[in-house]
Amino acid sequence: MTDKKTTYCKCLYYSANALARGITKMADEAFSVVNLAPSYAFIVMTVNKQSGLQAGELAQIMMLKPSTVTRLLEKLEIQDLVKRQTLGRLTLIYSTPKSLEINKKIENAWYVLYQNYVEILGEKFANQLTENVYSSALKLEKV
Amino acid sequence: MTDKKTTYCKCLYYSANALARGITKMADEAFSVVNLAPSYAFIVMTVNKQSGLQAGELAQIMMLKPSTVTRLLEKLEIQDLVKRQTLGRLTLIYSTPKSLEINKKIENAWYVLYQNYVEILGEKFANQLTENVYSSALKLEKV
DNA sequence: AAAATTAATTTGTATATACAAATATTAATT
DNA sequence: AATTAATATTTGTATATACAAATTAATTTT
Repeated sequence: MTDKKTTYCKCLYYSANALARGITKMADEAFSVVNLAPSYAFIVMTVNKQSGLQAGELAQIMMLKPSTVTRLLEKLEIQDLVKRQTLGRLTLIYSTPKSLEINKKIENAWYVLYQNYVEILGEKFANQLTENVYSSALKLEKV
Repeated sequence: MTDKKTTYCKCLYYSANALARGITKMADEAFSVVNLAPSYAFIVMTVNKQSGLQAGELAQIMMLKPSTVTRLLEKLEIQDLVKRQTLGRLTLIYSTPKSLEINKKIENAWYVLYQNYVEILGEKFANQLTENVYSSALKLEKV
């Protein structure tokens, strides 16, 4: 209501961050069954599917900065959920027995997350929203 | 593209966070003219408009946790951009001469931010997106 | 009126992310 | 071949945000 609220909700900075916090909270819960924050779980899943990919590729796929990915990988390696191999100036990331072992659980948690927000937003709306949000993120990234 | 990317972009957690990072970067730049990160600038604007509001109200308006707002206010007070007054168990937030002085600049920066993303996303699409994102954030918050 | 509950805010602590600078490696020019 | 430039990754450092626990104050119940 009131003027202020109108003002806020008309700003994409504000709205996008609010949505990100909300869905992150949901994702945190969904992935808590594997004791991983969502970004970590996503890395594990990706590496399980594409063992041997470059750190930089991972950063690109996830739209994160390389330095951020380094930080995430450090912690995953400590937990034995990825293995890093330095090859010249590249770093290649490999799955591990442990990461493969929990893969099913992660994929399941991911699906649960999807179900959860679909239940709140409606499937059609949620899918459309995700697509629009994604394409916008891509466009902003290219600036 | 490929399988992995498809997978990622179909997840609202991933997309929403990517968008939030992108627009935050843009907002950082827009508000750099007043040397404030966007959230701080928003607080200043809000308090300028509604001097004397409660800390908790601010948290609600901004969809942030009270503890987060406390932290932001601490730093703004150091810069003399808000004044806090403890009244019983409430904390009321007031504008300051300095905050009023830069208000125009902040509002201008905000408008510049809007122009910038509208240029990339298109005005109609941007507005629709913002609205959808906002209403979804509200729905997720209520869970 | 005293005790117990509820409410508002603040601290202590943790974390994901980014930027800028540093490092190391490969490629391109001279 | 030697220097320069470009590329990939990692460190040092900073920050916004949140959670859980602590504090303080107001309300309700006994």
